[in-house]
Amino acid sequence: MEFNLDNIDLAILEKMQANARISNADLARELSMAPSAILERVKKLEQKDVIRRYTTAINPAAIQQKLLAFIFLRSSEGFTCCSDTAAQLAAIPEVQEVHHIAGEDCYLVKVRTTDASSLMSLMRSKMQKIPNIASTKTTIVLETVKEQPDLVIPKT
Amino acid sequence: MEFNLDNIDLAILEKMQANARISNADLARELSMAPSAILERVKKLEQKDVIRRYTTAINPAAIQQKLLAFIFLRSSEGFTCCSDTAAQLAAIPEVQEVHHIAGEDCYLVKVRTTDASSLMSLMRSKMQKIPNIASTKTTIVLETVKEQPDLVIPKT
DNA sequence: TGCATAAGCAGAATTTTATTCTGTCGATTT
DNA sequence: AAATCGACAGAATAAAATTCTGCTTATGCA
Repeated sequence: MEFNLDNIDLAILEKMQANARISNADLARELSMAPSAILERVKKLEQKDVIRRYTTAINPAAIQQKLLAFIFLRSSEGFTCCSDTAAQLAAIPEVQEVHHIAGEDCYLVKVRTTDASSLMSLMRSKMQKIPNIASTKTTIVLETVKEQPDLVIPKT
Repeated sequence: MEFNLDNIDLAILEKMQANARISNADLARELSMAPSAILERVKKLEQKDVIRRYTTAINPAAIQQKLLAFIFLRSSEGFTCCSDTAAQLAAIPEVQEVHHIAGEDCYLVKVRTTDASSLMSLMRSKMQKIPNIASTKTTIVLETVKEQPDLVIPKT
């Protein structure tokens, strides 16, 4: 289950985090190693689930996703046992993140929609229909100052 | 400034969002087009800032980032004009996102640290030293159910 | 301690890609 | 109608990915 990352692994992660499409050859050059050795490591990192996926950050405005909001949900599931409220939220495409947070059955949900009205209709048509949702509190983002999917790579 | 995306562009975005390291040749095959044509489009998407960056999603636990928290900050900048509070927050490596939200000078900040104590010391050492920060309210994430940097690609 | 095994790497060979260039076709402009 | 532009295919070339072989050094184990 565990997996120890050495400095070379960390350097690879750092460079790939900054640019997932860096060529293996470039990686090898920058780290002064053979491409075959780097490839071996990258594949191992993928296999060990250190690397989860490679993704492309798209400008939300370019695809009409101009509104970003965070929604706090309170679920009223008395004894409904661990309902799948979270799973139902996660199934909504516009929902980007679902976090279970401290506090009585609370979720923090990040949503992107075209505009305010589409958020409203989304909430009415999908979110409110999920059982056990007692209350919601929505926070609209006016401006995003920083948005980095980057993690802090420990530099040993 | 504007840029119209046709169905081919959207298909490209969708596939690259799912896997930023897909080869241009594969893309071309899947869309039944010549690699040169696809390459042209991808470069244009990059240039037009539709594609922002290619990034690698790393398992946070693998690099000792086990704690995720959202912090609400209230800035008390009376007439300090638009201070650079946000910029100072953004400069902290552990801070992943900074959003300016509705409400009197409020920010929503997403932070990842090793554990609770490191979050505490981070707040004491860095965040509290930022001028004009009046109050903070921290929400600890117990479990992340969904975490997709994916945007909903409109399917015309 | 000493042998056996496995991990990590370099280097070369081979298969695929990326990239560039040229020319076609159709739509738009003038 | 001629000129121009955009989008694309196809071919040629440069570069990269991938695989394989062995070498070297840890690591394990008897």
